Amino acid sequence: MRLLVVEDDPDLNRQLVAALDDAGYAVDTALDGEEGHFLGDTEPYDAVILDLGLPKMDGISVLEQWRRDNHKMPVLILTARDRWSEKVAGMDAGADDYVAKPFHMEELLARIRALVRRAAGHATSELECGPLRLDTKMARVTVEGVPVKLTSHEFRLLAYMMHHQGRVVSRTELVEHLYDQDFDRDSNTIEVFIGRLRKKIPPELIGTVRGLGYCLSQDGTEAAPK
Amino acid sequence: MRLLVVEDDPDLNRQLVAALDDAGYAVDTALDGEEGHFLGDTEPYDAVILDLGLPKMDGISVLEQWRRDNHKMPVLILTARDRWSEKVAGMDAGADDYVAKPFHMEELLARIRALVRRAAGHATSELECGPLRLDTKMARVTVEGVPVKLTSHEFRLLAYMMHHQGRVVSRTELVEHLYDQDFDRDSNTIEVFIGRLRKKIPPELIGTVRGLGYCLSQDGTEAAPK
DNA sequence: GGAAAATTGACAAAAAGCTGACGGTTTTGC
DNA sequence: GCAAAACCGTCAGCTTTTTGTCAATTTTCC
Repeated sequence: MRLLVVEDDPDLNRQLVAALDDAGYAVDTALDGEEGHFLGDTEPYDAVILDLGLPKMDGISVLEQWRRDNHKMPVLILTARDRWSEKVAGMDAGADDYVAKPFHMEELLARIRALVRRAAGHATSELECGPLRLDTKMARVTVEGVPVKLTSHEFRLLAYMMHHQGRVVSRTELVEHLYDQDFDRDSNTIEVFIGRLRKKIPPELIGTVRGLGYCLSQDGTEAAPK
Repeated sequence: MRLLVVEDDPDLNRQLVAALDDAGYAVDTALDGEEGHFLGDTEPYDAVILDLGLPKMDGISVLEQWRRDNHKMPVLILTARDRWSEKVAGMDAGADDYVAKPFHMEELLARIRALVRRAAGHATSELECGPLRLDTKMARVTVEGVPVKLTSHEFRLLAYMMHHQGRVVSRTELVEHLYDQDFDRDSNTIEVFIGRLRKKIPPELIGTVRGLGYCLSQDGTEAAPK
């Protein structure tokens, strides 16, 4: 799970990142509205924690902008306890939940869990592609009914490809979804993992589209025009 | 098994918590409707005991809200003996069972057991997995008919795994279900208990799914490579 | 044929899991 | 009421598995 924290107070920011990190999330962070907006606009997060009072661009605008651009990730806003109207404005702008400052970290974590869980609830848990079946919920993959053993990265990679089967998925896109921000962008890790995957499932399912990326599809049918 | 008790009468609340605790459940508790609703919304409980007359937000509303948010945990409501209509409203709102006050603690415990069992999709109080049998009611475990002595934590851990056999159960999930809210999330207690369990029952029953958790299944068939 | 892109096997570092031991508590037995 | 036994959570060291990098090799496209 990958989260974004947009909070200008350095202390609080650090605290949040530390706590979420401990809780096992991959966390990116921004210190002002512009940067926050940019990240939320470009990176795929599973949830965002957004302070409302921010330099450069206030939280409400950031959120409105995201929603206008059709980003649907769950957003939890942080407001001062006495700013009732802000809270309302935030919810109107498309926030999914709010927490008033100051708050207990425990409560925030619980709400994040709920948010992520609720959002995940929409996704169906079984993906299929030819002889391949993948159950996201049970973390299980079978080929022709026989279970295949994958490591957790392999699993995540395959899950992502199955979510987007039939279209070409770029290496960059994969890196962005599998790792957090600062990951050595030019390494061949993805190639290596694709290779490992092809050893475990029928290799012809994963087509290579030279110069662009990979494409998962039933038959080796290279879906790829260009 | 982790339960939530929402009851505003402090005495009764305490009594309930004590009894359930003795019975081996991990119990969280709330004294009003709002708090109760929040906890039920955010934490994963195996069952909830919900009084209907509550301050801040009445029980029926709490329950309706949960069901609207698609929470499916079994809920047992407590009603006054003479409030027939409340009881009906409660069942309509999505309760799974009810107990009229005043009640015998024994009865409540039995109903909770039934509820938890039913929710897990098992008809009897006996769970089975290969040579393993576990009687939730008698708190007894046997392997090939010979009784095995487990400590209470070991028993609860095994019971949970048996309720969910065949699928991967994460360490987090185990912690959340076996302990109550404030428990050090990153400790290796679960690993230690798994280890202790494996010394008392055939070790191959409990498979490790690296990066994800553990999986209980009949044959060593790792059901699930991730 | 040659350059760029992709694949592969090997390897070392890091992560995840396992285990024995220990101290602090609680429970049990007498 | 006391001593012994059982239990629980933590820790540190160790083992196993996974992951990322690198370099060598193969494929693809002009």
